[in-house]
Parts: sequence; C-alpha cells; structure tokens
Amino acid sequence: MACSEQDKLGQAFEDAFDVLRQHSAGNLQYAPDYKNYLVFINHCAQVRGSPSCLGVLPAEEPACTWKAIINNVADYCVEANIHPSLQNVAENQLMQPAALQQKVGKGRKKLRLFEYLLESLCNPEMASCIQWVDRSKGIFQFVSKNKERLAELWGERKGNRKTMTYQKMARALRNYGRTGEIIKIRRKLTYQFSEAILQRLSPSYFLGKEVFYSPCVQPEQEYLGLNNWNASYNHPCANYHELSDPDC
DNA sequence: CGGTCTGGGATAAGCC
DNA sequence: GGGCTTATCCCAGACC
Repeated sequence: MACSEQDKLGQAFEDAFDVLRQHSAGNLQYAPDYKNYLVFINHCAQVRGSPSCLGVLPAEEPACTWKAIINNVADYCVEANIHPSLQNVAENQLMQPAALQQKVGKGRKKLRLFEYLLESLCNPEMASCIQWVDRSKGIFQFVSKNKERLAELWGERKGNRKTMTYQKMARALRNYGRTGEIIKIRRKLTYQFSEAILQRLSPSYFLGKEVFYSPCVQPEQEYLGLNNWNASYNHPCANYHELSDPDC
C-alpha cells in the first residue's frame, strides 16, 4: 500500500474517531494512531474485502462513506469491548442492535470476572459500586454500600439463575490470587491487579500519542499522558479483551 | 455481640 | 470421559 494511500486511510480513521469522540461527548478512550488504524483497517470489511476500496478510500465512494467508516470504527470498538457508551453511540447513531448482540454474544471468549471489573471501573455509572484507589498500581476498591449491586450485575451478566453476592464474587477474586492476576490488599474491600496484568495491559503500540480520552475523568483529574498509562483505566478498557491471549 | 469481611476447602460448570 | 480452568457454594474465623 502506498504511503499516500495509507495517509488517506489514516486520515479517514482519525476523522472517524473525531466524529465518534464528538458523539460520545469525550468518552472515547482511544487515541488514534497509525498502528491502531492498521488494526482498524484490518478489521474493516469494506476496505479489506472490496477491491474498489482496497488501498484507497475516496470520499465519494459509497462503500467507504463516513457512515461506513464510523460504523466500522464503532464495530471495531465493540469487538474490542470498549466502554458501553461507545456501543450506545454506535447503536443510536448507526449500528443495528442485533449486530451488536451478535458480536457480543457469538464467537467470543467467555467474559471473566476481572474483565467485568475492568469494564465496571471504566464505566462512570458503576462508580458508586467500584472505584480506583491507585490506578498507577492497579488498586481498586468496592464501595461497601453498593458492592452487592455490582455482584448482582455480574451474576446477571453471566446469566446466573441464582443471585450473585459480593461474598461469592470475592471468593472468585481470591482465586485470582493463585494465578496472580488479582491480589488482595490488606485493606477493606480492596484488591490489586498484578503487575503482570498491568504490563500486559500496557499499550506499547500507542507510543507517540500523549493524549487520549477518559470516560470517567474526575473533576480534579486531567487527561493522562503516556507516563501514566499504566495508571490509567483507559487501556484496560481498550485492551482487556486481549488479556487471555498472551500473544497479544 | 452482631454484622461485615476474609480465607479456604469442596464442588459444579464449561471447555478442550 | 478425563483433565484443566474458572466460578460458585458454604463454612469458619477475624475484625470492627
């Protein structure tokens, strides 16, 4: 693929993300860069599959309209299991819910508890249930008042018949202690993602971008730079689907 | 003393 | 069907 063609696609990718950012009110937590765009391009069926689009992305090409691009960015984001707000954006704006359901439900590895916790940590709506204590160390804490609610939602997500409780959920968390994925902190309701997990979450391929977007930035918080990348709950959101695959 | 939290053995469930 | 991984159930003890 020629450089100019890459540039076109890269620009299309970045612009599409800009649109998504606007629609998600700054909740998009992806910094577009070239490698990301390559992943996107690889994912993009139109670009990958259509000879007319292969390598070139003319704005007037119907199969490669902004709508198609944004759809595919959203599609990619959903497959990457990015923040639910993105799904809402895509659903509201462009995507068919049925397609979303299919992507979430079919051909995917079973959701694991720590993945769900990461997802919750990235979800502002769950801030009343679970919060970061020290993102740089991967330490998080359940909110005593609403921890049962989080457990219930976990149970619902798993499709359990019986109600999930915090006690049972915490037991599963302690099992992660054996594998080292999550360890218990000697502090009430507090756990920590292991360094190995944090490193596996580290988006080395994002090198070169300083700013990205946080879904639940607190008033006193600012956007995070790369130095704080491991401190961020953004990259777990964007990448946790890859955790179970050491090759990723 | 009671409620909450933590720890761990046993076992079920799902996947390969 | 067996082995492995992960999740769940249940009980006991520590702590506040």
